[in-house]
Amino acid sequence: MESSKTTEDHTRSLLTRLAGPSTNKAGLQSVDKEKVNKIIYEVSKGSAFFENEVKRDAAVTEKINSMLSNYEKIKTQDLTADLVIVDTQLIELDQTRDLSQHICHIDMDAFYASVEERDRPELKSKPMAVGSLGMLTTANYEARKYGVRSAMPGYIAMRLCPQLIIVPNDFAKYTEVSGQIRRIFEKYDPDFSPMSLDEYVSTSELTVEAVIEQIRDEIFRETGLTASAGIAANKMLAKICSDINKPNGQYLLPNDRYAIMEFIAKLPVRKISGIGRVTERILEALEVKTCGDIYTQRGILYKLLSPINFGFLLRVYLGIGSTKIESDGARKSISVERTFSTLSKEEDLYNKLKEIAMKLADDLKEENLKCKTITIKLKMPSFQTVTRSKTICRYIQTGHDIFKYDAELPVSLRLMGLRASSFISSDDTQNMGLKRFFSSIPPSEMTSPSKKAKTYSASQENELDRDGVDLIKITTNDDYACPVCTHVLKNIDNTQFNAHIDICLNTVELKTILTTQSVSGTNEPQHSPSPKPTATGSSSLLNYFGNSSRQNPG
DNA sequence: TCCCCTTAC
DNA sequence: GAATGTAAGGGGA
Repeated sequence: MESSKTTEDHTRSLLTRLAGPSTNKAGLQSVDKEKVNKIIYEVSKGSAFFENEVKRDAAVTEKINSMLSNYEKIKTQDLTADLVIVDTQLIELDQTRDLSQHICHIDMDAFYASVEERDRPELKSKPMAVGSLGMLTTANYEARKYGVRSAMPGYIAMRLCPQLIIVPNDFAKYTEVSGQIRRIFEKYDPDFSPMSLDEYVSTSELTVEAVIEQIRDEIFRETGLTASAGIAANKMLAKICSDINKPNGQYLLPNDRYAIMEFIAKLPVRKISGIGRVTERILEALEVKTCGDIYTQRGILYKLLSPINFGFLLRVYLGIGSTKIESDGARKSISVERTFSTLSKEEDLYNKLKEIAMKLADDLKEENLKCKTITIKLKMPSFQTVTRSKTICRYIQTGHDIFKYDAELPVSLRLMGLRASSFISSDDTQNMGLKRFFSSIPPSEMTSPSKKAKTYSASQENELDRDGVDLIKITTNDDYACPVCTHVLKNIDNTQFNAHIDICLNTVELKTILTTQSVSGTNEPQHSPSPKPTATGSSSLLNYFGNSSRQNPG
């Protein structure tokens, strides 16, 4: 009986996982979730994605089980002393409560879908989603009745609702409309903060129900789109409230401690921004379903969770959240990733990676940031994902290195991504061409203090831009790392280095041509300037790949 | 510091 | 007939 119950739980968690992240979104309440989940399951079964999800789900289950075995031990313990600590913490937290202002969260209703409906009114009465057969970004309310939702593959949506109309994404249009809405908001609150294309947070003396009505009305008159709003004492509560009367409605939660506590107590924890599918499962295992349960279970939560997570839950229970309008804190990383139909050829992968690197460089430039750490992310056709990061920013080299052809290690990928992080706070605003971010690293930021970074400067720029590869001078004594072949060239000057780069690049080009013309499976083409491409400092990625390819052939 | 996981949209 | 995204933060070792 015990085991059949766990299998049942297991299946249920998998079904829920497959159903995706947004099953509680507005408009989905009336759906027969069981039936929808079953269809999703049937359609998904056997796919690589599915198998990967099964694994991930099992990992979460294991994590929960180990936590539960701890729970069993603690259950019987006397937690009196712990409760004293927790209750003191609660009192202290409660004193930080700020009820001095109204925060408003405005959220456009089914934003992309509504824009499309506005432009093609005949779609309004029909189930419609925005996206592609591969992936939907959102669905109108008519489609949601069938269980169609955002982040669902379109072909699965078609099974749930065969008459579904799928309209392609038009991000340029959505961005434009978003701009319109932001301008309206600015009139009411110059300090408002856009959370995304369709969410905005604001505060002001004027932020009372009537003003919010007025803003929503103005948005509607100007764009033909409806918005929903939540008004409460902090961002966390306001966000929850904006969902209550969606679509085209608003909800005000009074700035009153008792009202807030009562409101939050009966709220399922999953409604809290930051608590997702996994945390929901963990909490459920610990007998916490509503925010009120956090209090009941505070003793064991205190024992079982990290102080940070526990503190977060206490704040949730008290209904305390951030009241700052400006986005909290500076950005910590920027990344670009792309999914594509599976690529295996080194050249293809290399080119793709280069594209991604260029995009990332542009984004960094736009934000005037320099980074110290580069993380590469790779997703196999099996959906198994790995990341590797390096703190000396030589990703072009490692990136290229990874994909050196090795007959023994064919590699196929469905996604590659690059992330920049560990930003250097700097007032150096010149030479921020952040393809150039490597060369902008101040000496103090180099991993080895003895090495000093110097920049190849303007004179090379055009030539370098040609290939989007920057040059890094990594030592003081005229040693250069070639970004193409990764070889460190000792004691050469700029001219020699450039000559080397040219040869290298030509070789790569030649190699590309040769490879495309020849049958695959040939050995690595000669790459004369690079005597031993695998013998570089970046071989950890290579090593990884060696291992993982063997583990996951095909 | 690095790798993975989780989350929101 | 196949087809499941992108960006960011943070925890734990």
